[in-house]
Amino acid sequence: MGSNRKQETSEKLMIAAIDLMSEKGYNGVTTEEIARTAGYSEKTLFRHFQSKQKLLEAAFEKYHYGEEMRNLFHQHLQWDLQEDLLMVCNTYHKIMQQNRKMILIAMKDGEHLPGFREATHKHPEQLKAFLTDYFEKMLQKKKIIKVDPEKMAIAFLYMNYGAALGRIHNDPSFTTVYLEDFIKESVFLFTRGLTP
Amino acid sequence: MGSNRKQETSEKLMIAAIDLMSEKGYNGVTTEEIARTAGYSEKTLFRHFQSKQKLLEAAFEKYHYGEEMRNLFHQHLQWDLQEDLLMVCNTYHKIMQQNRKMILIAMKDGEHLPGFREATHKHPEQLKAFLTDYFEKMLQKKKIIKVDPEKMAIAFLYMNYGAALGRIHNDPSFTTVYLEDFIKESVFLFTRGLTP
DNA sequence: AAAGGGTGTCAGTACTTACTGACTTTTTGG
DNA sequence: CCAAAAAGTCAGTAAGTACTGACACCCTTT
Repeated sequence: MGSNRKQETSEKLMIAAIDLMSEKGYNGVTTEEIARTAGYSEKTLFRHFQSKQKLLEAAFEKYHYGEEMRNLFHQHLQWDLQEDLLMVCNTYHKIMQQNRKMILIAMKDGEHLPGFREATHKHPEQLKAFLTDYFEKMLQKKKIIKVDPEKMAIAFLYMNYGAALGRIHNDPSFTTVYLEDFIKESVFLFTRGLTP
Repeated sequence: MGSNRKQETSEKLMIAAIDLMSEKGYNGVTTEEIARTAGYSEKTLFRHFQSKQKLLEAAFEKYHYGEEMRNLFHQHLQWDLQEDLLMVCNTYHKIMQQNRKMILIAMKDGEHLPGFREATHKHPEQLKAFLTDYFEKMLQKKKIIKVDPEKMAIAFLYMNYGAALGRIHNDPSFTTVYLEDFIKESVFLFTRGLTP
């Protein structure tokens, strides 16, 4: 398999690009530095990807896990507030953790990743719609008190979004408090706040 | 006052630097571009600040509002959960909004702003300690149920942190839902979830 | 009118960096 | 062992960019 080796090189280059760009940003890193980090010469980088921009785009295509967000929607809802919220939390944080370097790049250099700017808006929007719908149905089932479902969805998601970003940025809060404990406590709070 | 004009020029240059760097990052903008945006020649920029780096540092010193976080600690607590949480939210979001461009720069180019990296960890840590302390005292007063005060503080702050970042990034959620409404609803939820 | 502070212009330096071409060397599979 | 594929070397280009120096031009104040 001649193409096996070629692919391996490409992957190493893309991973080096992601690592370095997530730290220093697109403009903060040179093609030379990326290639050396991956263990190759700069020339090889340009032979595989024609430009720095295309390298990033290829890396994004290969190493972003946008689709997995959809899995969440297909998970089985138990219509038990605590259980369902826990499931949403766990799935969400797993995806955020997988994508953390990409998220950093997108925050630093959104302009260079048109696809990502879109994704960072689209996916949370879908998630918000999903949760809003869930709260509405729970309201119909009289399993939660009368609240604005959309605002509750936003509050819940932002809490997890904030926590995920904190973890990505190595917030010292997560050195003493573990994510799982945090999730349990916060879901408990939401459950108690919403249960009739 | 000859120095009045000088100061005015410096301010315009610093503001242009903040505007552009918050969009494109430190390395994404040139000194020429900054000067032109401010309405001056590149030479003037270097006459006022000796280097690009020093320009950013001066801008940071002048236009960051770190001290205001301390005001929060001196505000009068009413020992009424809902009222106090509302006060914390409002103060927090006000500060985050004032600092939004600085926050964007810090996220994109933390390496160029050693002072900010520190601030983005120190201030939230103080805030967390403040809120944890508050919850502990409310617990002693038997005004809230038995929960882990630290985790509650983290949950509350992350919710607001996430919301503040969403607003900074023009999250479409805030085109339909206003911040104030969101704050009210989320504080209501926390209050109901914590009140005995 | 004179002086001085602030700014513009312009040419130029020194350095970096994305990217190329020609050629050689190494690695791999048949 | 041979041929092709992949990687390295090296020299170089073109463009960008932070930053400087010399000089001229306002504008304000006295």
